[in-house]
Amino acid sequence: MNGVCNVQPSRFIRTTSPEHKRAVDQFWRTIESKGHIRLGKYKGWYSVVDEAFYSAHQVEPDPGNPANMRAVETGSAVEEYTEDNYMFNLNAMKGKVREWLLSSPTTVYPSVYRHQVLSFLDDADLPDLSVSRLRSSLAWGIPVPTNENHTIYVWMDALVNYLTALGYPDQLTGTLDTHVIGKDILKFHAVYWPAFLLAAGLNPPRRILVHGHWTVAGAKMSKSVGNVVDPLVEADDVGSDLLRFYLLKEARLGSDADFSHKRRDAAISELANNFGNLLSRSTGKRVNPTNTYPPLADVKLTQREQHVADVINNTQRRVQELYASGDVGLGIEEILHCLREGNKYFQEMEPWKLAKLKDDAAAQHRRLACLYTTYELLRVVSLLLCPVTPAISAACLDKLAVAPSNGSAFCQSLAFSYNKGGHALKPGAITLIQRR
RNA sequence: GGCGGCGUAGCUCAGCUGGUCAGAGCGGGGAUCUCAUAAGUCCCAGGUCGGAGGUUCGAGUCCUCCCGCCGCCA
Repeated sequence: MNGVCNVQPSRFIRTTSPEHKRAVDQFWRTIESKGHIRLGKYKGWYSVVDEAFYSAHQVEPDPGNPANMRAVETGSAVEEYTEDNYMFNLNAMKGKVREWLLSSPTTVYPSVYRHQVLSFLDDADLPDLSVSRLRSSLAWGIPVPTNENHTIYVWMDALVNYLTALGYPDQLTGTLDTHVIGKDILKFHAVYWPAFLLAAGLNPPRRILVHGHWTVAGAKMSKSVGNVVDPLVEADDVGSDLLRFYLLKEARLGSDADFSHKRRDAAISELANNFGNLLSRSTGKRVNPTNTYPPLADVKLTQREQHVADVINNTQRRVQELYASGDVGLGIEEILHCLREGNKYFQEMEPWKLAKLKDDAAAQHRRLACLYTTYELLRVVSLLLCPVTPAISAACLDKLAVAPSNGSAFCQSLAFSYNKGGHALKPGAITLIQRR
């Protein structure tokens, strides 16, 4: 999946790796030694028919026989079940977790989820959390370091991943910055995980970024319904760049998005028409016979060019903000707006007409200014789209014959006229994006 | 049952602390340039801003109630 979608994790941790086991082991010892975890009794309900455990509020008295209990969801008979479990005292950490949440308006972003978490913490009494299972019923996890008859419950084990990545329990190589999660695992990340960290004397993450889910025709995807969209098939169909573009453009934090091929293809065509086609029409032989990126020094910029420059600079500033806050879809809308301005400008300048006035020096100056300005716009847009459509961005920059800057120079390179031009474009016509 | 949120042009949605807020994009309809991937550009949506009251000189924008969705919790 990562390979097909062109995603390279800087570090991928398996929970079976020795480093991870060492981290979990130490994490548990720390919390337990500080008195946050104690051996207790887990009380619940078990249905033999459903082969499932239920908590107290998932069961109800059987109307036919009120002495017995049944599962609310399935109506199956359940029996009480108790097991020795290690329990984490969530109540004790409630105040500190709340303090962390309130320390910044974006600890949990967007605010819908922040409110959910805060209201959850408002409950007077939070139940203790069961953080282990008997080894006899759960043999494959990491054992409780201080009691080999117990296994650390999987999600606690899994959360410690984030610390393993920072080298825990050795000197940490950084801080927990942003956890990007789906809304289904909000409570684990925004309540339990910070509680564990604070219990261990560590800092919670700077921010938890929560996204919604994809639906199909308004319905959840599920195997039984058979409406599951396979990202591998999709990537094979339109390519990973355009799949990423569509998904990132349409998804909005705080709400679900609906997947459809119609919308997907519309999004792709929109990008092809406004971005790909702008590159083609501005690098064609008729408007740019010498196939060069005009030198800034030879170009006279008028108010019209200055307006485009302002659009470019505003766009890159806005997009940086929106990417940073996690609102990638809104950032992409800004980029599309910028491209529309570019097409509008190109249309107004009519460089194809100017090109025919070979003996008119003023016309040629205007044509070069138009090309330079359009290329700058395309260059900046390519850079801004790098995280979304890396291959397409690279192809556009390649055609414009400019190399992307790295490090701190990258942000500077997002400004209009950072590139001084005066070099040849890569020869040959280009179809950047195939429209659908 | 408790608490959040949502309900704005066919679709997806912007509209922060009340007075150019009645908008954007897409789709659809019309016109037009011809450089380009038949792409681009321009014009067209008269929508009771879910409903009813209230506060105000003035309310999608604040308050109350109601209707319809959805989320979290119980």
